[in-house]
Amino acid sequence: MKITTWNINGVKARLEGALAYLKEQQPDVICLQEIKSLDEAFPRQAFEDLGYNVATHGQKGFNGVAILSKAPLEDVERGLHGDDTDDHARWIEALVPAGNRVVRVVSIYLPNGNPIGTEKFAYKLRWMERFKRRARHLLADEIPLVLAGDLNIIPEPEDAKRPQAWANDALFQPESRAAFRALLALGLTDGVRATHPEPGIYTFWDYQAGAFQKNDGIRIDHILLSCEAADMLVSSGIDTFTRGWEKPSDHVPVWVELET
DNA sequence: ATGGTCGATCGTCGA
Repeated sequence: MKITTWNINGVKARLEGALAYLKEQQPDVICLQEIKSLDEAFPRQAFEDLGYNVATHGQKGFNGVAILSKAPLEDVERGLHGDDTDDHARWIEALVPAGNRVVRVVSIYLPNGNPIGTEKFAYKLRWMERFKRRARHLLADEIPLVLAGDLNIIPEPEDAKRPQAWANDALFQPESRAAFRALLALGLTDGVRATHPEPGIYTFWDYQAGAFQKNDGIRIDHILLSCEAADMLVSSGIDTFTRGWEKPSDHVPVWVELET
C-alpha cells in the first residue's frame, strides 16, 4: 500500500491540485496538513467522488489535518492527548485495513515554533513531548504504525541546502533536533531516509526569493515507521514535480510503499 | 538592512 503525506497549505486554494494529484498517483492513503478549514467546510464530496473515505480534524483559518483512504477508516481519534487546553487541530489517527492486516496511520502537523525564545517555541517542545508519549503508547499495541506529516524539523545539516541559514530557526534548533532523535530512539524509522541515504532531498521550498528555482529547500515532511511498519517498507519517494505546478503548495507530497 | 510570497480573510497573523 502507498501512504502519502502532503501539507497542502489550504484545501480551498489547493483543491484542484490535490484532486489532480490523487487521480494521477492513486495513493491508498493520503495524510493532509494545513487544510485551514472547518470540518463542515471541507470539500469532502470532491474526494469521495475519487473513491476516498475522509476523516478531518479542522479549525477555522489555520492548522487542520485529515486522513483520506480508499479503504474504510476505523477508530478515528482527533487531537493529541496530554493537554486539554490545547485547541490546535494538529493530530488525527485512524486504523486502515490493508490486505489481511491493519495499519495505524497518523496525520501530524507539528508546531512551527518560530520565533525561537518565545512561547511558540516552548509550545513546540511541549508538543513534541506529548508526541513522544503518544507514540510510545501506540507502539505498545504492536500494530504497524505510520506517523506521517509536516514535522517542522530539519533533522540533519544535509536536510537543508543552506543549513547555516536555518541556524536561528525553530526548525533547526538543537532542542528541536534532539526531540526528533528522541522519537527515533523509541524505535521509529525515518522511512524516506532509510531508503534514500543521499543528501539534498527536500520537501519544502519557501515561496519567497525564488527558493524552488534555486533548489533552496529543506526536508521537514517525514514518515516515521514502527518496527512492524518498517519491516513492510519497500520504497519511498518525494513528488517534487507538484512544486512546479500552477498555484503550488510550498510543500510537496512524500510517500512510502509498504508491502501488505 | 529590508523586503521578498502565500493563504485565510479583509488588517493582520501564521508560515
